[in-house]
Amino acid sequence: MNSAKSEVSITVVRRLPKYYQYLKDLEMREVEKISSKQLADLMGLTASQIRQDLNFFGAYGQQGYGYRVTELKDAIRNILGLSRKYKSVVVGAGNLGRAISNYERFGHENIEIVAMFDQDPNKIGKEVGSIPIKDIAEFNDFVEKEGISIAILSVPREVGQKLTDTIVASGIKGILNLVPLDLNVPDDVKVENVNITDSILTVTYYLDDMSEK
Amino acid sequence: MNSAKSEVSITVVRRLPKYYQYLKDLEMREVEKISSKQLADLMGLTASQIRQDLNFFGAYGQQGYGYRVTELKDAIRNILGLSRKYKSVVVGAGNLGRAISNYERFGHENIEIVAMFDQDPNKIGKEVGSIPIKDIAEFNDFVEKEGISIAILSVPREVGQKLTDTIVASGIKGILNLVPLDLNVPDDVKVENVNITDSILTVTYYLDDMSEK
DNA sequence: TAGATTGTTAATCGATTAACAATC
DNA sequence: TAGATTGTTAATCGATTAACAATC
Repeated sequence: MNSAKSEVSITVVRRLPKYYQYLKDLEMREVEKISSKQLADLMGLTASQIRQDLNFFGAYGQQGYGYRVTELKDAIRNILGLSRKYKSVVVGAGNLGRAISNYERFGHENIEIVAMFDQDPNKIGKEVGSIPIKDIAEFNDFVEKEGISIAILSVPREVGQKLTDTIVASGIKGILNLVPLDLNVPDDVKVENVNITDSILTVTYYLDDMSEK
Repeated sequence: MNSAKSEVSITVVRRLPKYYQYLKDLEMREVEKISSKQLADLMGLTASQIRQDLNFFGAYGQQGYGYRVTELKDAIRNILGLSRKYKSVVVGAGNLGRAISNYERFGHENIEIVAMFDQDPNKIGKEVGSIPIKDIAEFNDFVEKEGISIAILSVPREVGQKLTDTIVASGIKGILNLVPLDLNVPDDVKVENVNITDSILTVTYYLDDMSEK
């Protein structure tokens, strides 16, 4: 775990949460060891690929034996940065923002949503679950005071870039973007896009293809 | 547009909705022509890549001129299968399912959400916007009668596979999966995963990396 | 020890980029 | 026509798969 991490390709990084999830499931089912072959079959990958992926970060297995599930899970947990806490806020208290707020911690004890922000006076002051909806005008102060490190963006497309600028100005370096829009941010800000609109079009693409055969 | 479509790599297919979105935006701004270079700069790709991508499907440009925005947009619209209608249902009327239902058509006039399904008697019979929540027990009949082609899955992780089996049994061939779980489906069913939980972990990965430098 | 499986290097495959002739 | 830009082939780069020596 050093800054060489940034040299690991995004392709590999995107597989890490999957490994983590499968290993958590295995641990819950009290599986103690697993070979790269077994894990590959489970996940739909190849054993080679798994061994290559893991070796970007270090050697976590034991020759002739395989991988200890809990040990490997904990290692990947650390690689994913989950050994420290992340306070996050949801920007945009619409339907999707409120749904995400109910996710609560995304199943990860170290990720916490502490507030939502909106500009609608009818929403400001209310709560979703136990998460308060605050005035976007107070965004900067709140981020600084609370040490927020992640913003989850769920506003209408039309104001997506504007609110992104607000988020960037606050010093936040990580954005989970749920708006179907590519955001402009400086190089030191990481944006991860979740584009439901794009995703449904890959479904229609394949459905249409099938109907033509 | 023939069954050779299925030979186009998933990497290219995933870029098609992006092209479509950018071309729609350009058309709205009344831009009439665009070169692969201009579009590449706009989208953060290379001109070569765009020309390669498009040539999987045909030659839509004009040498020495570029691409006519509306013409290319319409071509990609057809490639994405958006020239026919898709009726879809949301399975799971929780917060996320209700948020998606409010998306309405995903901005595409040919995609329609016609119903939601749940097993909670407190939800069945109610409406979200103008979309009725129906009893999951009626799923099969409804799908057949209404000619549903897409299911949007947003149920708790624990029952994700069970409901997937219900969906597959109904004959639906396209699933947009919002559950953080890999689904088992037959080869002829297309699943597109939107995994918000995995996505936030790629954010923590990069944030943690930055804090170590 | 023998068998199993990793860690790692080498080979292959696929995707991106570069180059340029065709042509509008 | 001359300039521009595509369509397409060839070169490069990166990711996946195969192979196998190391070793538990």
